[in-house]
Amino acid sequence: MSKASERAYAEIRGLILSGDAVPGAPLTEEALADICGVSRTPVREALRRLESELYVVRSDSQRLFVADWNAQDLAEMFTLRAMLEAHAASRAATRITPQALDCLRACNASLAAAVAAETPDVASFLAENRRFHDIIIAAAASPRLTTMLASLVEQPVVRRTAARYDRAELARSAHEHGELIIAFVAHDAEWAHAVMTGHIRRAFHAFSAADPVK
Amino acid sequence: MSKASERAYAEIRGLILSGDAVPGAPLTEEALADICGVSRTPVREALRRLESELYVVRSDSQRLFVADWNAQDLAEMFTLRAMLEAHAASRAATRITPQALDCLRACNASLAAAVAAETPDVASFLAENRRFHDIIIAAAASPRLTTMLASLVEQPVVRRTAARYDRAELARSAHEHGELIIAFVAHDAEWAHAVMTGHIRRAFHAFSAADPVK
DNA sequence: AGCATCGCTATTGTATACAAAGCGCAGCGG
DNA sequence: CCGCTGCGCTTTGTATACAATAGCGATGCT
Repeated sequence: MSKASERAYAEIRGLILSGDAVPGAPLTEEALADICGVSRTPVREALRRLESELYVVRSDSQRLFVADWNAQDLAEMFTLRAMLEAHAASRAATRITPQALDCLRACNASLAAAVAAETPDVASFLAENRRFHDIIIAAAASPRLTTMLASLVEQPVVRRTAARYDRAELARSAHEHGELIIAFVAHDAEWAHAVMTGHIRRAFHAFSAADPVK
Repeated sequence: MSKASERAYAEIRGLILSGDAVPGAPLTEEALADICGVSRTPVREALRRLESELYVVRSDSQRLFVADWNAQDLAEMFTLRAMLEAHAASRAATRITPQALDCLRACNASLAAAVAAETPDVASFLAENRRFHDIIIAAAASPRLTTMLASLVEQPVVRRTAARYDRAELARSAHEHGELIIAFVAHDAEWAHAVMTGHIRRAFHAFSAADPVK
């Protein structure tokens, strides 16, 4: 995507994810154009994309609003993510290169280090976690899967999840990553699938427990 | 969507589906604007949508081409579609309303009639088949799933598949739909899941057998 | 006072003009 | 003859102006 469109997309997405744009609030193209410092044209493109990713919803007559995710929406997102990411792990198991495996190991070592610190470094944990999962998705070598997962892995959700993890739970994430790596080394697609499913679903329940109302 | 955009979308999609625009052929916004009788702006919106639905692909630098899928792409599409649509069937099994069930029955009756004709009416088969699957997806009540499946159910593929079905295979489709309906009546999510998986995967293999090279 | 209707305004949709970026061809040099 | 470079033309990206439409409020009628 081009510069202005991309910028508008990132900016608006940021507004929504940060909570600056509250769920249900109306969005007007012109106001967003001002905020992003571009014209309405790229804003419109960004909004179409955000609409297709369900960050914003279109009302009866074309007016846009910030989407409002309820508990069911989140549950469905986690379910779909578990399904698709497990499939990705399964494909990755038989396709991953030694180089990518090394990356995974390095990545998880950093992650483990972030967890092991006296006060766990949640920011690093998140960054390495994201990287770890991205490597697997890339190794799955399925562009469609990549696209779909991109709209399911919401960092704010992940962050809210991780923020409520205690050290033991963070450590368990690192351990599960380690098990995934072993499954990859063994090229065992089913094992990788199972571990990934468990990994995501545990995150889901940690999230639900932390955020019982929403 | 608004009038001109919608028109451009339908027109371009038609060009691709009819085969007038051959796979791999370049598409320029201006030429399409001329064809559709609108300006480039709505054409661009239509193209974005077609791109997200994978009817067209964007090259290294933003040039658009009619999509051309290879065997791997198709295999992955069918696999993802089987996964997601089986999930949809599973959800639908416990959520579907009696009204929707009636729709399914009516729909499948029409489909069976189209198959039973002396020379099977493939166009009607396709229309009813699409409607049948759409009802199930709607009953699954998961907006994200709906969005994702929209970009996986490619009519050109479905059509090429159905075109190579003989009458027995078309009839088997109708039969499988019937079994799905029974699973829905029983509210048996696992059964619905299994039947749908088989239904899609059979279509995949029928397609592969019919189109061994691509 | 309540409701309906009219008109203004806010917002989205479309067209067009202009800017930027790539691709290809031509001309030049090795 | 091949390849490289630079220029022009095609194509896409962005901004802006204008058109259409929906929402909202005010005003007047009952």
